[in-house]
Amino acid sequence: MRGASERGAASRARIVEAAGRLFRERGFDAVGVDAVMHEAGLTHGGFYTHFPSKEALVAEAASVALSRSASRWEALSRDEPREAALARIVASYLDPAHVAEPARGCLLAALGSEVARHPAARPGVTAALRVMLGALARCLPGRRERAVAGLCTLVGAVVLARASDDPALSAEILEAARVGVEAG
Amino acid sequence: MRGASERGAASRARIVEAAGRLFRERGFDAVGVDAVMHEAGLTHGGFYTHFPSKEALVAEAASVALSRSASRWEALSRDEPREAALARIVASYLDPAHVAEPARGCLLAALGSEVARHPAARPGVTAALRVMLGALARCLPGRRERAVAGLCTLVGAVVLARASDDPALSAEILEAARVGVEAG
DNA sequence: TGTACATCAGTGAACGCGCGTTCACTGATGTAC
DNA sequence: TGTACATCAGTGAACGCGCGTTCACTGATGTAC
Repeated sequence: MRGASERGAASRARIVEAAGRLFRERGFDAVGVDAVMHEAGLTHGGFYTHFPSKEALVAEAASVALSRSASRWEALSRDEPREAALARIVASYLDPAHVAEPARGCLLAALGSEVARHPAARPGVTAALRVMLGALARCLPGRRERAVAGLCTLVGAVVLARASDDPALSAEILEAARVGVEAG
Repeated sequence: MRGASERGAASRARIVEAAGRLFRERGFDAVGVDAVMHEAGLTHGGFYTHFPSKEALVAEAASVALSRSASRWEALSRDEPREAALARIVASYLDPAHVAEPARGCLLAALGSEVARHPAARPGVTAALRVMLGALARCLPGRRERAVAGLCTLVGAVVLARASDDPALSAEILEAARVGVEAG
């Protein structure tokens, strides 16, 4: 029976990955179970073999997607000198490539305001958020308050840079945020 | 014929107000034309007398809702001494009451990440965003960069405070953001 | 080694429902004479 | 002043569609003997 369950686990992982990408790209509500399953190479009917509801997928996909970012930050904050780690985190977050590609970027920037409206997603997101704050705080020892404000600045900057339809304003926002976080 | 058009204009305004509230509370996609019209005291069929599509309403409601915030900031930045104006703006934005009531609060915090996915809404939101940045910059003369980073911090803080399901973490985020913006 | 059976991920048709949009109609208001 | 007509915001039934979810079934894989 192990063959089947291994295949099942692999499918489940593909569904969660596909959902993470599509949700960040189009929003939780604009992506149907059908689209997620198709992106995962399956048909929609099989969805309920893996999840009790779409809401359960929203919760898991959000948690997994954000944990991915959190792990990256944690690795950086451990493996590199503090200032270099902070600069790397900030530069990659405020990179125009990140702004342009929400599907592969931070879930807080892509779906931050939607998380509050999906109760099932909040515990997992909160847990990953704590890890990200911990990683940032490790780069700014003794200044956790700065780290917390810094994350707010990063998330807000990408949200606003994406909302603006003027590339010059978006660039100004990203640059101001970079200076603000690094000076802090 | 003026009676009819005046009544029409009043209805239209009520529709835009209702949409602004409902969208901020539940998200653009989760609120139907039906719900907006009912909230405005009308039936759904009449919607297309006022707007060519739901997307047009999304654009106008977003623009109007955010302009409301922008005007308030602008008035504060003009009528009060700089430091007091900044403190008032920051305190009201980071107020737990604002976090608890997205329907009456800043659209950037409530729908920031969704605006990027609604092209029609971006010009109006960008225009109001500029006004808000201008008001903040007036409170921080010669430090526009700080003002821009400050708005990022404010928006990010409310987004994260709403996403977190731990009240203590939400409170920490708001406090850190307050110190970060005012120290800046 | 070969055959019969059990398991279970995945299929695809079907369900009820609410969405955005359309449209023939109503009824209150203003205009013409 | 009174009557017939024109205007147009608003009504409510109807449309096609895609959603989340269910379910009888399939078919590949592993187990029992």
